[in-house]
Amino acid sequence: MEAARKPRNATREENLAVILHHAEKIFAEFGFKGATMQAIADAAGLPKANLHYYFPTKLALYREVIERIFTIWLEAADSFDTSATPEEALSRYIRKKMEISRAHPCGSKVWANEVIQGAPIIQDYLQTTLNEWTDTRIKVINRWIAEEKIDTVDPRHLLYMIWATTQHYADFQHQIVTLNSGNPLSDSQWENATDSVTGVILRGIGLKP
Amino acid sequence: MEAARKPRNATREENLAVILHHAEKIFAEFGFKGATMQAIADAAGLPKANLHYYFPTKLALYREVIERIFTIWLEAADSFDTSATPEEALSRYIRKKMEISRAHPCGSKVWANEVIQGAPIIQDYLQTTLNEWTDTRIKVINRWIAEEKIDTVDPRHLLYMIWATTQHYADFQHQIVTLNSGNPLSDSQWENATDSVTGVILRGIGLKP
DNA sequence: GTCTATAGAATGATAGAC
DNA sequence: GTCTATCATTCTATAGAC
Repeated sequence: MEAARKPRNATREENLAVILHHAEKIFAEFGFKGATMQAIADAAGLPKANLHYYFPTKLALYREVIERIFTIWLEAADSFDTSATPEEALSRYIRKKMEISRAHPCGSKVWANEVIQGAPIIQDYLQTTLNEWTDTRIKVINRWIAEEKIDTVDPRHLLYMIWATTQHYADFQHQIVTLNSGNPLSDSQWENATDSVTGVILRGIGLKP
Repeated sequence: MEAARKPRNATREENLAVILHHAEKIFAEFGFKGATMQAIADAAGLPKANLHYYFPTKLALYREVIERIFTIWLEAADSFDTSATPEEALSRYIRKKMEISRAHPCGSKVWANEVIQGAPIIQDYLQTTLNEWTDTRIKVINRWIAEEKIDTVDPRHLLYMIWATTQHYADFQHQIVTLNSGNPLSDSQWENATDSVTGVILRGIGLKP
């Protein structure tokens, strides 16, 4: 499990990147309490003390990991373009969320762990940024319904469905791989997954007739 | 956080039930590594040593918790009646899964944690029982498609969507409550959630025209 | 900046009185 | 069956040599 030590003259930026990358993996697998600084240090190929040189406490390191995940989340949030057609806005958003699940499964798992644990760290984000973002999208979806562009649907639960289905491919990656004969999804299987999810949801609200 | 001690003459069954109940809560919140025997003992209102009297190790206690969750999962699996119409089979299965998310959120969270961690304990279930169950349902869904009872859809991803959306209401309970102004979903809100999920998925595969 | 060594607290598990 | 006391280990975090 222990990786080779990094060269000693790595720059600060390189060390930070390596630590944060492996911290995300360990936090994803064991949650905040279950993860240990030793495990992160071993994965990063550094002495444990070096972690404390860059991050004073385990909590500070965890906060930094969460911060970076939130940035990715914001990027996906932006892809829900409120000025586009329903079909464009939703299919782009779903695709973007699926791409994130594939590219950053550990980030998604850390987020899932954090929410399962009652969101002790990200509670502020949920109450402010996420809540406001959700409200704006609910209004847009309700406008689409009023304009008869999509069928009547509870916008909130539509959003939950999109979050749940797309994040499932990251969070339950192990189950999906197991049910795929132990093989990670191939490019075409990811494409198929994205199309399947997009298809059912769009047809489910009256689009793509 | 510490609960009052139980009466000393509690029967073996009562003690087992109390321990397993609180163990599920703690394992749900912190995962296997993050949960501590002390935290479970405090929640159950027992000295830590009593836990080791009933369960030799933390792993043995965890296995028992997982075993009970699997029983509930089997119960839901049975509700997918392969001899019913697509509309009946799927809407009943979704409703059952939503009821389980409401009645056993901690069990669902333990399962989620376990899968996120790579399913070290339940790997056997995934490869045998779950895999076989999935295969039978995929065949039924493909038959429905061949008989033109539902639109063409990848059965595997349809199942993943159902699992993801229904379990989301348990696993991401905290996020959903936060976005509901901090209030747990009421009876009518659960009903609405179930109807919304069922509606989008069934319409998404060409049912309920 | 890097690393060894270690302090001080918490953890899983057990011994043994009751 | 119940509970206190405790052991061995592991954890976060720091001190201090290089």
